[in-house]
Amino acid sequence: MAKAQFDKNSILDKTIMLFWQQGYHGTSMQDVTATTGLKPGSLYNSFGNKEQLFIASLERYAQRSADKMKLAMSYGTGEGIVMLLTDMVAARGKKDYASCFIIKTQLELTSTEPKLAKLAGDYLSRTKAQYKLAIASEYGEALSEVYATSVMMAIFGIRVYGYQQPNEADVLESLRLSLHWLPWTKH
Amino acid sequence: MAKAQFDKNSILDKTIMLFWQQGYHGTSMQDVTATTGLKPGSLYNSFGNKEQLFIASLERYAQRSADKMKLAMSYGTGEGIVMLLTDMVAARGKKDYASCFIIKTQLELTSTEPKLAKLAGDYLSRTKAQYKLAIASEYGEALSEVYATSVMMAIFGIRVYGYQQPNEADVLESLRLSLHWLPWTKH
DNA sequence: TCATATTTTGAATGATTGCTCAAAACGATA
DNA sequence: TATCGTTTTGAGCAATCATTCAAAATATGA
Repeated sequence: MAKAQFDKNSILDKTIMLFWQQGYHGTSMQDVTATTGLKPGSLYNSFGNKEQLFIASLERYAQRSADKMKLAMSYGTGEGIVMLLTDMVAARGKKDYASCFIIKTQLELTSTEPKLAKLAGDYLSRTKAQYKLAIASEYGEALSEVYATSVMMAIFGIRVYGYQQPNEADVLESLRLSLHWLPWTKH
Repeated sequence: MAKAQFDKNSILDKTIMLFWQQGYHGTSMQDVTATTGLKPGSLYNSFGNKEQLFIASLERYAQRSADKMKLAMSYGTGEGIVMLLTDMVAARGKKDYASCFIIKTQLELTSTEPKLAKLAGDYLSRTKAQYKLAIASEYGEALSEVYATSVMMAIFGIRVYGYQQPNEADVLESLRLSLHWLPWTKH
């Protein structure tokens, strides 16, 4: 029996970039074959169809995001959140900036592909739940819901506002003001 | 010479809903003919092509948003902003909620239809400039940039977080905390 | 009422979409 | 090396895409 001649994960890394930048409806399967080098038959044999390929891409992206979050939070809740937010502000300046794959998916697909949008929504809910849990243990149960909501809204704000390429210092200063309870470093 | 037998603006109101909910790539011209009742020929005779129809829809939506903002701000800068944000939080709970057409356009089309994404980006820039101007006259020049950035980020946060259907009171409380300098009414 | 310019009609266009499948190539095991 | 299940190939499928256009219908000015 013959083994696959390519690595599924490295293919997924390419489709993540495609779907992330161009969206689900904006990416054709010919875009995928052109970018990955896979012929249609191989692609469908390995991943099923476009929807399943998208799901696999989204899952891999979400896993990476979750890992990044976990790592940051190991430095402490407040410190971790500050690190993550600061990273997002910095990412916003890079070329080919594309917001967050999960957020874009939620926005694009709510009405046309509700199944996929729900997947994205579930990831976001889980992320918020994790923030809330971590915040509760450091800032108290009472404040955790509102603080977690603030963090999530700040993330959405950064990721979407990123397209406007605003001044980095202004964004950071605005975050300091909004999330005054976080352990921002002096500047 | 025969006159058009339909009202362009009422057609645009329908295409706004379509493009807003389903996105540019997620909406086919047959969706448009089905929803508006116009035959392809009439549609193309009146609006040119899909791209131009989308632009006309986006412009009409943006104009309405600008009007709403102007009206709110006539009650005072801080009061107006509070009104607008409160409205956005309330809208988020309605069924068929679809974020903001302009924000969705920016996110969906940056890489596949940069011309259309730039249009959306320009609208957002203009909106921020208006907030900054109004804020400067009431809160001072020095703070206006950071405050305007905060308002824009809060708007993005609300509009995107809306899909998560979070508790309305929590979102409002989070906004009060983040934008503490606004004249929120007691509760 | 007629003439004329405009609008509407809707079948049909070629391009692109997601996807299939029989045949060829392949690699692990015996 | 021969066998056999798996993977790859890539031409080609039906469906859908945005768009066109000649003919019919229509409304206005004369």
